[in-house]
Amino acid sequence: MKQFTKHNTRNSLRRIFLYHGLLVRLNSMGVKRVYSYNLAEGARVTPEQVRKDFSEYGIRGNRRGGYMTVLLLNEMETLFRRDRVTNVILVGMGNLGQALSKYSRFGQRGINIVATFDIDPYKQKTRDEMQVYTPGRLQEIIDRFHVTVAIIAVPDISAQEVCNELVGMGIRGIVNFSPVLLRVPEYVIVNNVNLSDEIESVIWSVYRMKEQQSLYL
Amino acid sequence: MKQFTKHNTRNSLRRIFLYHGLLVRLNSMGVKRVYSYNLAEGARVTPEQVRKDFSEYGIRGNRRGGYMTVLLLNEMETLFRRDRVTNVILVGMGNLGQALSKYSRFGQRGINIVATFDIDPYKQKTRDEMQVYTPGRLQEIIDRFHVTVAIIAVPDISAQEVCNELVGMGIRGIVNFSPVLLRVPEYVIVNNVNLSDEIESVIWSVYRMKEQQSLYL
DNA sequence: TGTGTTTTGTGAATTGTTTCACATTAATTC
DNA sequence: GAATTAATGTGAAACAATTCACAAAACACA
Repeated sequence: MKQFTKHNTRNSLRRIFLYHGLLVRLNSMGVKRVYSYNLAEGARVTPEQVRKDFSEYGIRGNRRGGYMTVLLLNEMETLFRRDRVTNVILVGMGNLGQALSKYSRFGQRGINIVATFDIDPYKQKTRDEMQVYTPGRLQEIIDRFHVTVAIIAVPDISAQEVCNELVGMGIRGIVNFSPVLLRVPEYVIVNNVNLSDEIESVIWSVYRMKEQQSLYL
Repeated sequence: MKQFTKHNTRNSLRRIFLYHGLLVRLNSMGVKRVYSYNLAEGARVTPEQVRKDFSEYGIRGNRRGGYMTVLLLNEMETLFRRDRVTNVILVGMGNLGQALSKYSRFGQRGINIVATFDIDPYKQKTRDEMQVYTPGRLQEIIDRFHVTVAIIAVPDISAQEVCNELVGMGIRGIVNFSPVLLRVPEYVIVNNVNLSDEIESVIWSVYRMKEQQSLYL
């Protein structure tokens, strides 16, 4: 089995997902061979970057011949286990949680939200398509569906508490939509997504760019 | 006016938002003075990193005295214009768009979604709290509310088209929730948020960690 | 007022990431 | 089948971000 380097994993993984998306589109358009510069163009990076990224994940092409689209796609799908569906649970059925529970793109990516949880019995009742469980049934569902990854979309105040529970029940990976940084054991992986930050950083960059430009008027 | 360096802007800005959040909490807990190591602890970085970040944005403390919580908070809020509310529009009222339009945290951060748009008249009718407009009224709203930042939450297929329209109407910053990389003029800032990627990267990291661990059994 | 202590601010060193440069290989052409 | 061309793969170089190390400043206390 290939040993991966520790370095650069985050950025290159992001880009690899991007390349995969491009590849799917190119393949569906009937493109048989792709070259590093095709993917580079689509992903807005340099061709060297594409090849370095592939190299990091042990993906190899043919000198002069580029990459066979289908083979490359297969290789990536095996690498990222797109053949398998991964069961995920979602805790917190507020606005965001509800939207995520219905988000159709997850299915295409092998992400299957098997159950959702909320302490509020009202939310447990009224949500249409998907069953919303009480937190009391977390352990049962986690065990039954071999769940190792959870999405946390609860209010800040309860995020750490929910996190602790989940980790105690065997969860090893968390996507955290609350703005608090969770404390977890070192064997648990956390990915923080802060929607306010994402928007505010654009707002601020725009303001800043305007200021810069007004200097030259 | 301070000239900012081009480098390191993205990461440090993320961290600065984090520090701000911590600061708000510390302040509300009555903490009068904070030191770089307090913020470092909360943000899971080194104290040097905190000071370097502050230094990059021209924020200065007192040697030995740390930072006065209130003053630091004020300084950051002025810097990031938290005194002002920024009007933002949201295009695409599918599941995610609807969730974003109701997301209460934006208000606390000076992000005001003034209007939402969708081509689907059904969505225009049924959405309760917020008026959903036809794209035909984009220009009018953008002008009326001096909007420069937009959130795109439309299906992939129409993302680029919507983007082009928005840019033509004066939008200078875009938060893009679709998985396509948008082509924009160099004066437009785009921030891509791909929820599937965020979840899949955790799934994959968990798989990988498990494999690593099983090597030592 | 002086001495010791604590914390900031920042050049220098280190570490990490991307780009460059080019040897290597495979396809194509003559 | 030799020569030419066009791609990959990857060390080396350049660039960027983080951490180290320590001087400078400010407070505490005698």
